[in-house]
Amino acid sequence: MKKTLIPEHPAASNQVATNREAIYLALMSIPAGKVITYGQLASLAGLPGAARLAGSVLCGLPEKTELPWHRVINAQGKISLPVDSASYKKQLQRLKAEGVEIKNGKISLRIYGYNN
DNA sequence: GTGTTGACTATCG
DNA sequence: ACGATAGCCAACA
Repeated sequence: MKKTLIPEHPAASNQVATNREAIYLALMSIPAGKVITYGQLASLAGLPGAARLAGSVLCGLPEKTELPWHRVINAQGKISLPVDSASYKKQLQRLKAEGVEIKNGKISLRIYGYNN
């Protein structure tokens, strides 16, 4: 039973239309200067194991979104985007601006990782 | 309802 | 440390 729920109908029920919305909420809870992996983000959204879902959601975000999508990186501590893409550079610079140190394109999850 | 796809992750060589 | 493989979940056609 798939039957995609109506995307525009959040006020009528406390339940999110799709899990994609849960990702948005989880993303908003990430403080500046910290980073989170896709897996943790999904878990935080109540979708353990759906790391790919988190990625798909961020991929669909508009460029002018307010969400701090740049704080999301992969488990390897790296930006999961093609290095030559504009989004990659943008994410890299935003992270630096928030005080996140990036060594050789890698971020220390041990230090900047968001746990909660 | 079935099959394909993806800003992923853990394991193995 | 790095590349290849298999496993996973949800959205979309």
